[in-house]
Amino acid sequence: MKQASDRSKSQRSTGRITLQDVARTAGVSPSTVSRALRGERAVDPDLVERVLLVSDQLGYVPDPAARALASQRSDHVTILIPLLSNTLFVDLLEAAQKTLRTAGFQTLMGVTHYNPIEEELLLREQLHHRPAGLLITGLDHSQATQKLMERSKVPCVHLMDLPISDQGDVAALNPISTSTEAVPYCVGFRQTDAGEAMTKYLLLKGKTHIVFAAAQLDPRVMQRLWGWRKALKQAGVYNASLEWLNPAPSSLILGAQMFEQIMKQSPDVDAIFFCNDDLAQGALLAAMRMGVSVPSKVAIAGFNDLTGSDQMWPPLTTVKTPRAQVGESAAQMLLQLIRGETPEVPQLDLGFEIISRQSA
Amino acid sequence: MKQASDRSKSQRSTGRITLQDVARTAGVSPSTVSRALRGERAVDPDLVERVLLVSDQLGYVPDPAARALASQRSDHVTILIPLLSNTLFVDLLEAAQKTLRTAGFQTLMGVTHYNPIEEELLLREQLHHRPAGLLITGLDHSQATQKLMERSKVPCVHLMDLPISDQGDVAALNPISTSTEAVPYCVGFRQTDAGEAMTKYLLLKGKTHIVFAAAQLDPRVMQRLWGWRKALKQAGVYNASLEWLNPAPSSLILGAQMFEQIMKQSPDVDAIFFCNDDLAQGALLAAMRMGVSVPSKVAIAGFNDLTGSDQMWPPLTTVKTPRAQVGESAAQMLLQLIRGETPEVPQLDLGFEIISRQSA
DNA sequence: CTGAAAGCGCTTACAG
DNA sequence: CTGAAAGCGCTTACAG
Repeated sequence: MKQASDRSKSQRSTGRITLQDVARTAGVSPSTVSRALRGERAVDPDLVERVLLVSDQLGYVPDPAARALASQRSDHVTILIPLLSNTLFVDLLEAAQKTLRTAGFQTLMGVTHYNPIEEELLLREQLHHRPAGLLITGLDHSQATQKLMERSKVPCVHLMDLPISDQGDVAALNPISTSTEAVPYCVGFRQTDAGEAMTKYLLLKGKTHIVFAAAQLDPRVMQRLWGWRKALKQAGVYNASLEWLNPAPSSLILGAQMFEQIMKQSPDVDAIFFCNDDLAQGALLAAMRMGVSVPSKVAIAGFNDLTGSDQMWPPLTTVKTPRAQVGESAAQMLLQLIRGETPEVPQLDLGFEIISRQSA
Repeated sequence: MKQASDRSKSQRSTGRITLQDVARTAGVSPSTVSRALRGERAVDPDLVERVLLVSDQLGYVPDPAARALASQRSDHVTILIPLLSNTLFVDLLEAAQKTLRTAGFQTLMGVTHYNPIEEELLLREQLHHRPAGLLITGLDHSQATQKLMERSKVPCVHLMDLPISDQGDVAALNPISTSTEAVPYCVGFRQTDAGEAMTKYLLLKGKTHIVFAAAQLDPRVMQRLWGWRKALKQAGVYNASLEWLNPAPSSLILGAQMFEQIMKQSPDVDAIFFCNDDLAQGALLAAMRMGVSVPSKVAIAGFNDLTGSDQMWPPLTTVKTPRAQVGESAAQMLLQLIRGETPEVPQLDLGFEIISRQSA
């Protein structure tokens, strides 16, 4: 069915204003409109202006699907995180999404639940959508996942972790297979150093029986554990019975339970370093219920400086981690990679900070 | 440049396995493959089987962009929520996303920050991507936003709220413009009733000076306020000075601050009903620091039953809201709408529950 | 610097 | 029930 298309603004069956329409009313070819709109050089400035004006007047909006089909790449970025129940990752997600959106990209989120199989499945799914880029938590991935990433050629930045620097002992302790990628772009901080720093802080406070209490036991938690071990061994106060490792997900309740158990079984413990603030908060609350005074009887320290840690009683001593900045910087780095640029610092260390409050 | 395409498996320049490839090796037309794959009726069962087998062997995956372009609708659903810093919405998001993903849809999230302008902007952006459906928080939207939704014809389900039932006084109090949509599909619960129920609970406990302390002041918070007013007026103990309304975002710290102020300025208050658990948790923590005993000196109640409320000391009495179920049910309802079905219950009330713990 | 033409990989009336 | 053909709305070599 032909339509009389000699009107200046011919209508498609979909009623959508297309690049064709813009070209027609601007009096140039579709190719030129396409180039002008995307700010490609090699277009006459006057034409660019005209095209921009017309497309504005017409209220033209490029069709993402058509663009993706023609160019073979979409305008969305996939971000894979372990959980949404840990504020840490929500902060990461929010920051990354904000940065990406500003640059014109859509963020697609996948939740892996710390499960390599789920991670692989999600990645496979997402890859079918030809994401422009990939943000993925951690440096530890299954062989299959790594293969998928490499073969897809999709630019990728890893979050919250950095490759182990070759520091003898620590590197030796690290059971994680090193990524086979040529250049693993990543932004995070040294988890091991952070674990070590907090432990040294406790040591300086005169603590000698320092428990490391952890949940989830994901690779980053394990790195904190190594840092703790290193510091204790160096101080000559390491003891395997000081390790309380629970693979269950981290939560306030679990922290409370672990605290009760530790207090019951190891009355001489004088400090507990929890691998995450929710555990530590739960412990603080449990201490209150049990009438255990913190920090005089036992000091309590956490990790991440999550919401509420400063409001606890006593306020929680913890390690502040730059998660929002990680999200933003990683997004920015990814944007560079998408543009074909090479980041000056492929492994960005954003550091951490010991926040000394009253609980330790 | 022509390629010798007489090989059984001709290659595209992109190297991707296409529907064409499946058609060729299955010995049927592309149209048939398309129909068979999407489970359209009117295809010979034998052919369907063959097509499925071949596409499996070849590892064929439909191209979402091509599909979206040809069919004029994508496989993603947009969800608009106010904030990510309130666990409530994270729970909502996670549940909805999970349900949607199972049905083969991608979830695109937008954060409005309770800002009508941002909401409109996000919606406009998302609409360009031709979402298959829309999940949006609340029933309150700007005129422009409502127009956008209507004109787009995109199926939409509203979250966490229900239209005011015509109950005289309450309806009269409601300043929110009723949606002009023909059938506003929504799943939530009666915020007003929940506010009223908790207030009555406190009244039954013998409290007579019950403060309503609220932050953010979004429409749902205001509905809880009306419920509180209604109960107090009915009991003859309403007093405008009992309303503590702060437009700042809800947080633990704000709760602590509000608690201090209330205690200072109104020493005869015997109960405080906070509009959200984070405020109440902050108040509980402040009470502890200040040495104010809860609930004997003052009772404290919250709303939503967020993480940690059961771990507080004393444990927080609150209203448990079905946010995960809201996310799931709303997604399910949206899926029906996308399929062109009509939900039996267009306005789904999932209720709420008073959780009586020690704080009130 | 600009344009005509082909092509991205599907879906969908329209015939048969 | 099946297929040939047109079309979705862009981008991108290829010429000029």
